[in-house]
Amino acid sequence: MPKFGNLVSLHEAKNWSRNMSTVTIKMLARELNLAISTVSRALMDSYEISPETKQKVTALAKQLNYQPNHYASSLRKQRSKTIAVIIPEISNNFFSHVINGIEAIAQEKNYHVLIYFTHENQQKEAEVIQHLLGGRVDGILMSLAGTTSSTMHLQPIMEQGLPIVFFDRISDTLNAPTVTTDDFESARHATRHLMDVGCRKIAYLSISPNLSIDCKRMHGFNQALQDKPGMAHSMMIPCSTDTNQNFERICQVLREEQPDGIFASVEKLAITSYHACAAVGLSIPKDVKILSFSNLETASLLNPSLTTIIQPAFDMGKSAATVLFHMLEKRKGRQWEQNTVIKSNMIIRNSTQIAV
Amino acid sequence: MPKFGNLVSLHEAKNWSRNMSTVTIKMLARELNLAISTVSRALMDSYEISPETKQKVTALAKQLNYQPNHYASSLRKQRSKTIAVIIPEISNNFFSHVINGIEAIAQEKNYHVLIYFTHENQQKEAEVIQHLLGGRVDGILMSLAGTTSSTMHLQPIMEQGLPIVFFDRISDTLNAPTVTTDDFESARHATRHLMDVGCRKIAYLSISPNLSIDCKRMHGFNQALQDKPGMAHSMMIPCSTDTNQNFERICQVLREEQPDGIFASVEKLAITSYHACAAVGLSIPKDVKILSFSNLETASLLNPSLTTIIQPAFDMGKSAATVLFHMLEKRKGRQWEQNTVIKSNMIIRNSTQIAV
DNA sequence: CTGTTAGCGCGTTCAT
DNA sequence: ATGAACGCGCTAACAG
Repeated sequence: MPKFGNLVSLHEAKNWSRNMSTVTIKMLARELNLAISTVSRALMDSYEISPETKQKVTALAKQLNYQPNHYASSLRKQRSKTIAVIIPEISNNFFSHVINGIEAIAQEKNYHVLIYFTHENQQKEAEVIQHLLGGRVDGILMSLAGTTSSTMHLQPIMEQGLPIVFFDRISDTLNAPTVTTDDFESARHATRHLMDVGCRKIAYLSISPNLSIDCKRMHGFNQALQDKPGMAHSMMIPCSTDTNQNFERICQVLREEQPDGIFASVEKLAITSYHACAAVGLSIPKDVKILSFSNLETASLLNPSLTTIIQPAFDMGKSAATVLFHMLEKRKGRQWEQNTVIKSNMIIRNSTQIAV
Repeated sequence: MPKFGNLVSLHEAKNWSRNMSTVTIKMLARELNLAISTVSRALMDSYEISPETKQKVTALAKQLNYQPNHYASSLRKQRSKTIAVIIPEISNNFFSHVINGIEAIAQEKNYHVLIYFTHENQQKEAEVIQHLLGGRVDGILMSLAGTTSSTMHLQPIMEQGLPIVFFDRISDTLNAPTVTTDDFESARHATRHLMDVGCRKIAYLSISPNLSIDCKRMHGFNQALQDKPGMAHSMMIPCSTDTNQNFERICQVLREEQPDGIFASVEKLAITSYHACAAVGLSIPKDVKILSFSNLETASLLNPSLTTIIQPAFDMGKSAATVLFHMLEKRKGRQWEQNTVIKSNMIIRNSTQIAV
């Protein structure tokens, strides 16, 4: 597939002294007849270096386009100014926005971001964690994989004292800061809304019973039904990460059970439902009303077909990162704050603009 | 906003010898009465270490949960098994998929991925590049910022010989491998389609004349109009990265110029157009037909309102990464292949299923 | 104010 | 088959 040419451009040596090897403080020191440490301190603008020397050093550094070696510095200082973000997948629009939020804060703090996808696979999740244990990052931001039931593989992190913040898909058995939205309350609220607009037979599409968000949303869903007993029937439809399979399953349910409402636990299932309705020949929202958590962009496209609970994904990313940096900065020895829980405000949005 | 508790769990020392400090080969060596170098070699499965010693070393390493220090090893080996991805923004759905593709290949090659957003800002772009010059990554995958007109800030990379591959938003003045889709041909083809279904006055929404994709698409657009002279009028509407501003601009155009077709250079502008039509009271595709490059997911939601050219974003990510790794592996000294151009096949999709 | 020294943790020479 | 020693590039303690 790739087609290679072989034009190798031969640039002339321009600004550097000898060959094109990368320039180090050692070279600067030699060039200026200074000690290595002096150059180092000059570059970090230490108070104990004379203005003239600083001037000379920074001038030469700029001229030679000196760039500090991040690996050497991280090794020496034992901190890397780098955090890791571990998420199930990014094709899910929700996580795109979260990452955006995280990166915004990281950029502000001059931190770097390593990104890892688990593809909803616990095995992969464990591998990534294992690698990160080697001191590669100062902290971790994480959202659990859908198949993750046990949290054994996270124990080393807790024991080693590596700062970690969970967001969205959290673990209740782990004693670590978490950032989530109020899934229970907004699911309850939105389900009530579905009933208010006439739904009497609602199908709940579950993505995975191992996911905290799924459980809480289902819980809120059930609570809403119990709040008004006898008002509506419910059905639990177990789905998976296999979209094609979900599609078939949903079509089948639509035909055989004929629900007039669908509560999709995650956005992807809502979109699949959207297509399933079209395939079966049902019109939205006339025949079937679909409810889901989703982001603003997708919601705007689907509106008014869907009752959408908009997740403040960008803000959640920012919040999670903020908590993590708080831990990093306050860290003394091996202790830091735990049990931080931020419940972001929910924005609920649909054709009739309900608010929570 | 954050609410902190202070439960600090005190875990007992379990498997390690002394305190909970991270375990190094030095400790393993001391524990086993071996030289550091022996342990090092045993862990990398060197042929000159006896099976018994290897056995003992790996056993203890596993027991103490030893993890090599990535920074030390990178410093020593002068390569980091890490690549950087520099993109304008990720909220743009297109880049989400690209990253997914990149990460898939990186994971396969056991590489790590640092991610940087330029937020369409050339200044930021330059800063990131500058940092990366310090030997932090083995290679770079990059898509240029919309405001980037000059490529001066990329010169040091070329001079230093840091492997880099551009994708999607490339620079024509830079002598580096690129991966793009065939923007000219597919834009031409799709525009022809617009005319075939009856459009006679088409507005082209330009995102930035500095962007290669914008130019090529506009070029293809114009070519299609020239192919059938007198068939349709065209209008050039300059847009920006400010969505609100774009919205107003498009509404104004819709009212005053009343085009019956819109060619949006990027997905975001298509969505904005979609909303603008709704605001002005025009129905899609009856009154106005919108054409755009977009990803499958968004396209599926907007179908059949939009004539969509689906970009193989995931594949583009994979291709770009593949080319980069090719460079990394073949690298000897400071030379490698240049001018690699992969033109991914385009998939064109809309209500009437046209193919290119 | 500046220089000397001593590592950070790992891989690689050179000896044995 | 194993050990001793050195250095990747940088920071920090300790002199002077």
